[in-house]
Amino acid sequence: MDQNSKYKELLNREGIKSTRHRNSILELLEESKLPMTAEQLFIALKDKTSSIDLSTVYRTLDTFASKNLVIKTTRNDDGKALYELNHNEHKHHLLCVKCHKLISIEDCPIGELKETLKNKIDFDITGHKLEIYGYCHDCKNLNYDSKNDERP
Amino acid sequence: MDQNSKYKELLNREGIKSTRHRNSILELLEESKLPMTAEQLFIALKDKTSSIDLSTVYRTLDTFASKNLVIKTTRNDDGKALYELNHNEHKHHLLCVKCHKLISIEDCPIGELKETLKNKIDFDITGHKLEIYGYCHDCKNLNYDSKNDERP
DNA sequence: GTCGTTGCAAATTCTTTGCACCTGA
DNA sequence: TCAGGTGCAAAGAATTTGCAACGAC
Repeated sequence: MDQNSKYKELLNREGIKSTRHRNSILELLEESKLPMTAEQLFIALKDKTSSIDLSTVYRTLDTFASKNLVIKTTRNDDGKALYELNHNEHKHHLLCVKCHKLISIEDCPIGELKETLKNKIDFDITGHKLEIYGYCHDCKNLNYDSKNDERP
Repeated sequence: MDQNSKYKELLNREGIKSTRHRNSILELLEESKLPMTAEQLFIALKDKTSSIDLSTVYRTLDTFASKNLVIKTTRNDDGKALYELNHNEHKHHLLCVKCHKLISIEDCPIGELKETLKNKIDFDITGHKLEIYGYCHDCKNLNYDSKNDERP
């Protein structure tokens, strides 16, 4: 019960029990820093000591999402849901379409738009999601061989 | 074969036949202006004269997406794919978290960010996806009873 | 001991596919 | 005519659910 204490307080604060699986899932998500699918988590967990059922992974992620501990998203097309830890900092990512590197940025261009929309069409922004695709420093200078690049 | 001619040229240009269903689907997507699920299209088409199979809707949309006539996306959580006509204009949407209305906007705040990122971290933006959540005109003045609202 | 959590299996939902028949060019 | 499009039924993939056993407090 070494690691358990690490997330126990967090979980209790949300009114849910601290369990082996819940702790492991939080730990994995924290390590990964990037959004993961339920299946990725499932596989990573099977490799560890624990043996876990896929439905438990889904249930746990659902619970976490409802408590806002994780954020559920879906990237284009593939149809699989992604889950990432909800650090409450506001952040956007750049995704390199060539090497698939993910880069965090501080910039957020929504601020001005917020005012514009409020005045123009009376819409109150409460949140947003922005993903940016392109070529990172390392890849932009390689030949642009876009044949196998993912389409944003 | 009144309407057929309307999209025939477009379809032929992409090397695919103009058929009753294909024309209807293009027409519906054009009318709707907003992304639709395969099922929404299916229901709308059944109500019309035609009788169509859901698998045909999916196949048609797939074909269109591969020709870049439509764009396939997935909104948060619900897990259903959305399809919208690919006018090559750039557009974003506002999603009201209360009534789930979807509003198109012309504004796009990425322009300036593009330069900033290029200079700051040498990243070449090629595309992006932006979704904005909030309260629309009709809902913002109702009580903010956020209990049952979908969380962005 | 109690109530929430989990495993297991089965159900559901969304989407894809195989194949025979139909249709547009 | 004939390759390509469509309906139907069945398969597949991702996710959810019912229920009995288990585990945290």
